[in-house]
Amino acid sequence: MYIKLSLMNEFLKEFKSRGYFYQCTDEETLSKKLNENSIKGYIGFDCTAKSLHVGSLLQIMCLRLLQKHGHKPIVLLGGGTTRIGDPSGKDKTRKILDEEEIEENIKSIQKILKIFLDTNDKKVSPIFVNNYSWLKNLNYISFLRDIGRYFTINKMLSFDSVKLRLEREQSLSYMEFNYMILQAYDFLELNKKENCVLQIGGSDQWGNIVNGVELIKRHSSNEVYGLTTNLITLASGVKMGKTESGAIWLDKNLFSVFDYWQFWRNTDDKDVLKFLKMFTDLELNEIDDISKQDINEQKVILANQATSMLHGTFETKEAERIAINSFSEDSTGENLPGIKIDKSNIDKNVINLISVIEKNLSKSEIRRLIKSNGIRIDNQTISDEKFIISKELINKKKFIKISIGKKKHYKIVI
RNA sequence: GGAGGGGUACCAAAGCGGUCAAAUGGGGCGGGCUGUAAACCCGUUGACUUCGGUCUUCGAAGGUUCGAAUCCUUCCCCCUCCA
Repeated sequence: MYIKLSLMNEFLKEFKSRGYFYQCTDEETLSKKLNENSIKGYIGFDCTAKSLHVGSLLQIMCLRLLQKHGHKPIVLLGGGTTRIGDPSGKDKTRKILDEEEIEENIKSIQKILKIFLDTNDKKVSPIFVNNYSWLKNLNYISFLRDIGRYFTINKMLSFDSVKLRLEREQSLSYMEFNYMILQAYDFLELNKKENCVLQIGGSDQWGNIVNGVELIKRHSSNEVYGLTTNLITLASGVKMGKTESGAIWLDKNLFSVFDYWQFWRNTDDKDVLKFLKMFTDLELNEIDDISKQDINEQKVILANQATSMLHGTFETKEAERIAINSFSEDSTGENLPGIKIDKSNIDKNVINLISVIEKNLSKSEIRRLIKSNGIRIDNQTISDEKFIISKELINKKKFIKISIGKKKHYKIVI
């Protein structure tokens, strides 16, 4: 099963040493194949959400890695399968989105992927496909005869995604039950249309991927491969991508560049090296050197690398500058991006002003923050909730800096 | 279809006529320590407030009572066992 490192294909080698690798259907042959030719590999993206979040970043990095090694990525946007819903890892049937919603999701997801992927080099530029284009026209009877015959219920029932639902006596609709067949069919379709021979996915997709590999073998006797990635868990044990305050979106309208930069900057010490390998383009030997530096330097490098990949160097520099500014002691906040507020909020009490700039804080919460010394104005802790933000206070410097906790700072201008 | 158990705040889970805005744990938030880390310690965690209080919450709707998360009725949902 194991092959000598020296013989292993460069793509696979890097895939492993960056910590992506979890399982492969046939490592040895895949390695050979990758050595011989440039191949096409695909990853499917679910379109239930309006954008992608950090949870999908590893998959995106896999596509980039394919490109780096001269292979062509295919991005499958599951316009069709999203209409069904993958039961993997789900307790309940999830809500089914309507058509327009899915179409819009696809558009914005595609936009993000185009940022990450090289679209200029024709040899490796990604192919975007939407499985709705072939799924929508399937004829039920012929589908059952051509494809359905290769699936046994016995086997399908043994898949975790199905088994768990049945064991817990949670209902699994026939519609969802078909998801795995459709995903396998996608692979078959891509194999026929594009000569795609590789599907990559998260480890939870293993079953679905293997189904595709087997279907293709039986249906067209072609040899194709599946490759899965590790599920990333943070040192703290939580699944990557979700935080208390919501998802880390890869879209600056949903999650600001500054917050994105901060997300990486605040990585747990224990995860920094892992993330440098997984989520930056830095070569592994460079990362080795970096790992000898001060841990906080490493975090800044991680934040800069990861952020610029998505938002570009200019905005990243800006985010870094704001960060340096916000976190250096007695910074006046001068260089923060200003938040304009309406004059009507002046000469009123702090609580009012804060509730204007932080809409998700209730006034009671703001009161509590004040009581526990969590609010500062121009670096002065405010202890009186009746404190008035007067015109004079702002006029002195044309702005004031309001800090909420240690990490949120706002420059307020009129 | 039959028998039983249950739905409580962000999550888990106690309460089972008043002292309940609801124990406890997790999570979150704030403070301390530090390095914008982890660990640890402290505080806080429904809304509004003139800080006196006021209003809304324990699956839903009704009812009993001076008073209900707690008792009764109907309905909805979930779980376990048997057929």
